[in-house]
Amino acid sequence: MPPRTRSGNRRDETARLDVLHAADDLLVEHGFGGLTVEAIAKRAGVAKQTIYRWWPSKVDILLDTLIEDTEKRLPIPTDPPTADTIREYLRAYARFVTEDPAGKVLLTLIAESQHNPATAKTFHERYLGPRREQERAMITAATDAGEITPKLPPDATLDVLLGPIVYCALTNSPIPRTLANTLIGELLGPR
Amino acid sequence: MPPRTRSGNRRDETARLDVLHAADDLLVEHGFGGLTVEAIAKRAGVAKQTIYRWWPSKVDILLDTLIEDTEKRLPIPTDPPTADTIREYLRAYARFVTEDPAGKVLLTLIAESQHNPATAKTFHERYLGPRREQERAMITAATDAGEITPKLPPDATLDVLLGPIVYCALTNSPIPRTLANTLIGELLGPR
Amino acid sequence: MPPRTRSGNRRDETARLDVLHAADDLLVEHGFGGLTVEAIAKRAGVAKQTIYRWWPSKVDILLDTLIEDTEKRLPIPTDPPTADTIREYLRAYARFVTEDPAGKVLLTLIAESQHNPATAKTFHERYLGPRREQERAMITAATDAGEITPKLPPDATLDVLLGPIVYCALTNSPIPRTLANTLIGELLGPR
Amino acid sequence: MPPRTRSGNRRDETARLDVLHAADDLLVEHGFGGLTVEAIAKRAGVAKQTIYRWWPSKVDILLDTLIEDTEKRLPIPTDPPTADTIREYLRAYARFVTEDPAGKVLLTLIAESQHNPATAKTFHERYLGPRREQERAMITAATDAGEITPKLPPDATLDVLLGPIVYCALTNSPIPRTLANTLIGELLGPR
DNA sequence: GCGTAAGCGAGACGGTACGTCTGGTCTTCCT
DNA sequence: AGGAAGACCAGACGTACCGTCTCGCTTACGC
Repeated sequence: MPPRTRSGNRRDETARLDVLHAADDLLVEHGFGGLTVEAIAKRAGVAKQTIYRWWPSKVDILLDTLIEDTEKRLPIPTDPPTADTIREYLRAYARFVTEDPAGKVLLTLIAESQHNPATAKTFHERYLGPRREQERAMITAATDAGEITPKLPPDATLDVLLGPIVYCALTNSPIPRTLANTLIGELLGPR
Repeated sequence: MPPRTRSGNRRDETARLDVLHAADDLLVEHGFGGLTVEAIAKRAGVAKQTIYRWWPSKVDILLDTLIEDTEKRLPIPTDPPTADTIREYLRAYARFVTEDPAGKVLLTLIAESQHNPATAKTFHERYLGPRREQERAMITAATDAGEITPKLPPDATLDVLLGPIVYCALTNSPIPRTLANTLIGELLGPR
Repeated sequence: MPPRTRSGNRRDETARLDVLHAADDLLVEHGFGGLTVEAIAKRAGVAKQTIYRWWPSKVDILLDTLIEDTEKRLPIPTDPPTADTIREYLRAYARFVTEDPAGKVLLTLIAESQHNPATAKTFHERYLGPRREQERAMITAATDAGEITPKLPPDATLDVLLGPIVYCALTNSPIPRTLANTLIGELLGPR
Repeated sequence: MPPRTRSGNRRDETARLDVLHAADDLLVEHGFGGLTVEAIAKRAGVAKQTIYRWWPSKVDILLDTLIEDTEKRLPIPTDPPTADTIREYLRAYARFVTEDPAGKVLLTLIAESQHNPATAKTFHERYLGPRREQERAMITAATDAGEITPKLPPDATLDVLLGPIVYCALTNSPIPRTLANTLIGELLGPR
């Protein structure tokens, strides 16, 4: 790797990206156990101090990558929402969580939140909360437009739609193929 | 604590229980971060070697406590299963996972499974698998008896019923009160 | 290096010696700058924690080696002291300080004492003080026996005899060959 | 401190002096450990970069102050040298080394020379060497004038006269009051 | 009834990673 | 040129646990 150009007294964007990518790569390649600050620093070609200067802990690094990657690879549909766009979102969600490296980051952060209340808090504030807000908007918009008639309030609806997907991903079981269809049919259905 | 009576060349059951309880207590009091073998040994008044002699790692300790506690506090209903017994099971499951210390152990092991494939494997083989078997039996028995007519195959049904509960517990959100009722009504319902 | 035999729950004498020798070697080979706890640990094949368990700091390691090595390689003469035995001691002192690795340790500790009052204190209490006591005994014994008639009180005599040797060693100048003879002749002389 | 007048594109003499004094003060107040380039810069009201621009390292700063201060406060006697002027020089030397802040700098540089060969080299070339030259001239002039008849060659004489003083200062022992007199009497004496 | 075998508390050991700190270099901006 | 500020790499610091090992003891079993 060529020595990166020094940025003087401004934050070095290259270093920031190198760290995010190194964290991502290490997580995928060596699991959370291999994700040490020491290893990230070495892989990114960065001093440990540079990491600690900008991130309180390694989960904050993961959070940053997750936020950026989710926006890119699992966008909330922008079309006027219908049962169909929601179905498509669920399918994308399932793919994200099982196949995308960023999905692995999501599962890791859910996991780490169980071990560490501070992680749980930040994870909520910076990821789960904002994300849920957008998803809720999607549900209520579809409801208001008469596209769907959910059997449960919006948040409960989302828990029921996403919960099984996440649960399957966490327990490493395949996500049943008919799951999205059935849930949408029975829980958002006309009657 | 009085020095426990030495058991000679037989495994010391008291030591075993002390370790399990120490692990449980430490998890509740100081979280997974405070759950170190060193701390368990000190709290249980046991040598580290005694722990390593009987458990490959600290998650195996948790697994042992979880198995014993789940059998005691979240038994599979033995009555001939109906929509009602299943509903009651879901409610008990929700309470277990949000209020019982053993529920915290369950969430912790789900979490740790994300970080460690070996943990994931053992967790499946010794807990999730056997448990799922019994739950599946419950579902198929109810189906065969004509008590319920699930919209999905048995495993998918269980994922849909339990997934949202676990997901809410993991993300620390309240479990919607109408959730069990609605899911049972719409997904196991007569039509 | 073959793995050293573990000593169980007793302090491992081999490890202790390995640390002392590693420190000595590193000082000679790479100077005080290369003498880090990290390097000592690596060279001795010992964990850092083992070093911190037994020595408050790296200068205490040096102090231990110095004490043991001085006793071995620069013993206080045991014969009834005369002008001749004192002369021989001075010569041995000069060799020790210029040629022996342990002499380098001595110079290093004198140096480090300038930088660090705590070092100065320990160095005095554990090395300079006891050593001076024995040397003073040597001088007074010789005086009492009528073998020498010093022009100065015992401690001043020792400062005058040893000071130039140490000073030359510190400033890296050769120790004048006639120095010991002349000093003994003029300052301990008969008249 | 009033902002110093900027000197444009010439080296700022005020800044230079501020650095020297700051280094001196810090050494006396906080010891060598507290003498960091960072601290010097802050105390002198100077940018770190300015220091690194002009001095390779902090010992070079000390060397500069030592040279200037020694010339001022421990001048080589200019009168035709006699036993008396030499005695007076020794007394001044003893005071310098035990009481003068610059004496502390001298001891510090002797110490640092043990840790760092590069320091030792510069220290010799810029301080010890030139100084010794002048002192040697003093001795030989006195000898040639018949004022003294040293028992040892000039350099050895100086080692014997100054060595004990430096040694006492380094080991923090009092310098015996009769030392200078006795040494001069016995070693530079008429017989 | 005594030797053997195993379990036990204790704690030292070689390691890994932690999060903190300092040192010296570099860059930008302003005076 | 020089001040101020601060990011950066490098790597040592002392700490916490890891999992392994040996010690010295105690008990239970079987010859």
